[in-house]
Amino acid sequence: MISQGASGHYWRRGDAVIRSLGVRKETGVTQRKIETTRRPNRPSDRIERARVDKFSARRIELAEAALETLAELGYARTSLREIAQKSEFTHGVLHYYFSDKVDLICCCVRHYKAKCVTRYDQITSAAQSRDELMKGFLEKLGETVRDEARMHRLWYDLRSQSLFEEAFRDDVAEIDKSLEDMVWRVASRFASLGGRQPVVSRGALYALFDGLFQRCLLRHLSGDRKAIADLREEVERLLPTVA
Amino acid sequence: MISQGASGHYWRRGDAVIRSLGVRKETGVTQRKIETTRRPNRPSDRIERARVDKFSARRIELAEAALETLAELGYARTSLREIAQKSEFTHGVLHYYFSDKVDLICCCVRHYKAKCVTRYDQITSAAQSRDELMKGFLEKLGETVRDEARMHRLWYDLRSQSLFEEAFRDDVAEIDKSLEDMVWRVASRFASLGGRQPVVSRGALYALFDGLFQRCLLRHLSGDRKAIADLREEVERLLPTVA
DNA sequence: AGAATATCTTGACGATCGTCCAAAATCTAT
DNA sequence: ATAGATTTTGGACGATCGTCAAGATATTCT
Repeated sequence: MISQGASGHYWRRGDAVIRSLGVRKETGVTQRKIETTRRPNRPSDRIERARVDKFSARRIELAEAALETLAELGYARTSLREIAQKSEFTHGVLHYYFSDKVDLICCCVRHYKAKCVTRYDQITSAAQSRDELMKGFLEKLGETVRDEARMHRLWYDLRSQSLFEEAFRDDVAEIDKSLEDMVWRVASRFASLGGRQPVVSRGALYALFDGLFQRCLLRHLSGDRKAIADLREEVERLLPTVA
Repeated sequence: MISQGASGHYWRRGDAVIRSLGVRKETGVTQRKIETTRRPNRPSDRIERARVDKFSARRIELAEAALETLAELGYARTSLREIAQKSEFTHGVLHYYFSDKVDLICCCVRHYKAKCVTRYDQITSAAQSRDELMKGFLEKLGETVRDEARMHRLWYDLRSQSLFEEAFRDDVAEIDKSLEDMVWRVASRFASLGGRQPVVSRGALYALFDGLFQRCLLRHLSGDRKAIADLREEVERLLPTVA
């Protein structure tokens, strides 16, 4: 058990919390108060787990509200009070579930990942021909820019933040890797449907598509109506030359 | 003449200031007090110009201090007082030369551009063979990541900010265009030295190299010793296939 | 030199930030 | 129902933010 600072309470790390620890040092890891006298052992295990689940479920709920706020305002202008206002709780509760702001945002980043990474997998596996895959990919690409621009600008924002804030780097790198894998799956599938293999590396492939996507996003948010069409055109020309 | 708010003074837009106006609406454009009774005309022109020059020279001086701070802390954590501390002035002077924080940072972004854009031109024009150009390009690329990582992470930070802050978009888009042109010049030169032409569009070429650079930067800042070597290797493999 | 202007310092302002805590409210187990 | 644990509230704290303006200082012009 860990006694924390001025407070005389005892603390424990929940399962979900340990996962959220990441690279951070001794600075406040989210912890929960428990009774100082521990129950012997077994029968409390189930109830114990339920409590942890409930705890991390609320963490995720709050993280979603935070994501909403972050996507709207960007990292630089997002405050804890603003986040709480988007949730159904008050600002104080955030420090009950998160040790500090960095902990919260790390949780956001991690949660965000799950929503992103499998985005194109359905299309990839369903397609039976290069044309079909191309069509589905282009369609989904445009749809993503059109409907989820706010969330994606947040991703680029957070990735940039990781260039300054060490605490974000591991999570960001992991997401980056996942996205790279996703792009690679699409390209590999596209290649194999033509009996080929991609002609560039995973890294280069991801760099290319990520760069194009990022540019399209900026143009789209700036009100450029042709941004999406140009992206589709570019990808349609490019994909067959690399896979 | 424009009378501003509660203050009874009159204001005028200096030359350098008009340039800095950009896209912003009626929100404070940097302006200078002048005597309310205007001098007739000619002989004061030279002195007038000198004053404007001195004014914008100081703006640039302060913008450089701001860039230093931004590169160190990132946009989200950079305050005006911190910027002033990096300069030889106190924080109040910033509102003498800039109408507000956004105005200052826009000025920074614009000033930053000039330092970036011609970076590879010397190498490009000097090289007499593909090998020579490749060698120089790779060398400069690695040198940039190694020596100017802080400034470049700022660029990615500010570009991300422009996804949220409309005021930055025009300047960011302009810089992006300049960088695209720069990459294109390198690739075109490389191609022509082999009697060819680039086989991909400007946009795709920039997306590719920008994506690779960004990734390398993140890895490098995370302490990955192989980041630069991997970038060089990737570029060395890629450039001949696209130009 | 003295007056006028330009530049800079200094301290204050209200707002808002992240954090913390005591108490209220809610839930759980007996 | 009651006690104890958990969860939530809401206000307070010190710090720091961008902005502003009055006055001190430096510069320029006559």
